[in-house]
Amino acid sequence: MRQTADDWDTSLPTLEDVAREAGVSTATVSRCLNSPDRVLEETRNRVMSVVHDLGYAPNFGARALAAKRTNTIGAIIPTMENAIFARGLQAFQEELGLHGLTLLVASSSYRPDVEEEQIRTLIARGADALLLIGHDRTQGIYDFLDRRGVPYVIAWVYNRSIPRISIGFDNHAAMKALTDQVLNNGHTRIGIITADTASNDRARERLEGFLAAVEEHGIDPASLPIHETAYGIDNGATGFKALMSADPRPTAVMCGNDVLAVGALRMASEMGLAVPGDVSITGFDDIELAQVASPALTTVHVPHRAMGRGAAQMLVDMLEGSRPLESTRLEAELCLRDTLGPCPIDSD
Amino acid sequence: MRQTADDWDTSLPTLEDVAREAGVSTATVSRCLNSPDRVLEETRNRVMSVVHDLGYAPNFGARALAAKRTNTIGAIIPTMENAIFARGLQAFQEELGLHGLTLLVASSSYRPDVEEEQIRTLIARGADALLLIGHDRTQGIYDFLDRRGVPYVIAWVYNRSIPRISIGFDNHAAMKALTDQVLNNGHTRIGIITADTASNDRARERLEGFLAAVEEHGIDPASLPIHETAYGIDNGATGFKALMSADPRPTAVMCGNDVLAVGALRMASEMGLAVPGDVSITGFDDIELAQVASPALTTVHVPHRAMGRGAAQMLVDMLEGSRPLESTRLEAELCLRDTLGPCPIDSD
DNA sequence: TCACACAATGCAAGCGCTTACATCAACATC
DNA sequence: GATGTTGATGTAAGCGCTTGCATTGTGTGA
Repeated sequence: MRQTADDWDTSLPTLEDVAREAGVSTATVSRCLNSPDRVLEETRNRVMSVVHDLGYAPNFGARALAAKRTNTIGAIIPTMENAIFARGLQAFQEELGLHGLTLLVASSSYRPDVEEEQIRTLIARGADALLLIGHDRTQGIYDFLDRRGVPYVIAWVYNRSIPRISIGFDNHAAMKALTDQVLNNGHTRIGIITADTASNDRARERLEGFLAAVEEHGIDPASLPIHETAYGIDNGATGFKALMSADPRPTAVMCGNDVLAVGALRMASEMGLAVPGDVSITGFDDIELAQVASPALTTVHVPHRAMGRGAAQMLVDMLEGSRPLESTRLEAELCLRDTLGPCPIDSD
Repeated sequence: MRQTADDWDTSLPTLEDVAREAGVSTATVSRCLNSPDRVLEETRNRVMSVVHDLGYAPNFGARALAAKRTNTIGAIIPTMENAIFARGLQAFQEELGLHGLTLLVASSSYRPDVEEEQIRTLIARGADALLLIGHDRTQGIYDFLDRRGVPYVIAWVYNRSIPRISIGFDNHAAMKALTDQVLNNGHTRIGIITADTASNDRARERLEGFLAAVEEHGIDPASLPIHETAYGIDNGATGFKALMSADPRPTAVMCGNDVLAVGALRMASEMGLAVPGDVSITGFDDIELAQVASPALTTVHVPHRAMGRGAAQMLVDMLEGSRPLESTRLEAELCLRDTLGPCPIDSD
């Protein structure tokens, strides 16, 4: 078809090749691809068949350069190893695909400096918009984003006091509701193992929800042991052991997420403590681990998929610049399973 | 600095802005960024400081267009929701980052047609190389990749009989080794729950490893029940129930992966069967679930991180075109925990 | 002193695409 | 029949960067 057979495999067909072959201008080919209705059907069919024959595919770089947009959405998540983000991302990607958008993922390993770099990298690579987890980051980054006019949505949190557009649930309220359950079971000596709160507003809000609930119940929050630790099953186990070394020891240990709770559960078993007979344990997130753990973990179910899907829709709307957007609040539901029980009678 | 303050926020600085400000040509700025040693140190310092002042960042599209490469590696995995791929990808990305490469991830939901489309999309978006899982895909795709000269490596499998460059472990051998363990425990009526084998060579090889082992042990493979199902805890549970409805029922159920095994474990508990007292269960992969399950799952530990890291290194080598590459074989190790026990005496 | 090698830098031609604008034909209107 | 309108298509100017080649300036050996 084009040129000799010799260099057939050397270079890829370009718009111009298609145009020449179809006997039209490059502009027409471009229009066939990008706004088909602006081209006569007959012409379009001819062009498209050449496109097909030649196996033509537009060059991404050239397109990005000329059109000043890439149809790429960037997402920076704390880690890929955590099922909660993975699930949300999956839904996010599926929804984006429906709109012809591609997802570019980076993970920050929960490190703010890495996250900042990732954001800049993604923008430099032409991401048209961004999905970010949580509000916690320097003002400098938000300024950067605003200056470049890059739309973004914050996911996994809903906090009415922060004006940025977000989609998520109220971590504070959810943890408070779960804590109320624990309190209603008669527990008063409650320990908590929380994820790092320094640059993680989800963790912080959960902790505050916990504190608010106990205080409302007339318990002095300062009297309760708080163990802060990094993410990981082993850290949950260690944290649990530390909390249980107090005397008198807690009758319930609440955890900032399911992974920590599973670690706690394992340690309880190693220490020969019955759950919930001797001690109650709760988690947060409702990942697969939670229902598989034994006994099945009492936790909070977070709408991961809905958040992912919703975030994608919001971003699409923002890019189309149609309706003015506001934050979306989703519900996180209590998931009462088997690790929460009444406070042991010989409690004191 | 540049232009009036009014449109300061409108357009981003370009190479030309930097060049003008630093009093050099665009070529020199470009060289400062790409091959610093070809520029006088003094000049370079001046240029870099302007780059910094202006907050200049190269435009990805333009760079890709001019340089004909993007420093992007694409990866298509079956699903993000499976911890095994997530972990491997994390390591893969970390290693790529060390070499200034960015990762573009897509997931195919285990669907060959989707995977093919994703591959084309990633290539169209300029991925310089690809990470693929398993060998199973149409020859057409391999031809496409070869024609475009796109380097790729196949991960999660090692199969000496296939010439494509890969990094992984021998699924067949690993499953055979695990099956030998089961056989050594005296089991002869062994059922297996396998993932879909149609377009998944990992699953198929595991199944074949199982069959090879039992046959070698003098058992007719055709006499053993095989249950094939999609991925998911619930499917594992259903499969287990189906297998256990046979009479006489199996004394051991081996599963193609940990997720299925965890489902089986749950169903065993629901059916009031003791594990491994009444029935032994095994998994494959050694994901977190496996050690958290109760009893802890006997499984095969797969070197996820090593595969990810190794795949990245291989791809880097291929892009640099340095050494000629060959496939890498990693070891998968048996992970004997608590769900495999001796065959019950009243077995027959 | 002159020719020459070589290092540092500049010049300018693209890379493949999009899109504002120009062109043209076909038709309707008065 | 002259004029205006409209829709389909072509023309060509970039988008921001890399890089082969040309130019300049410096140090070298004969």
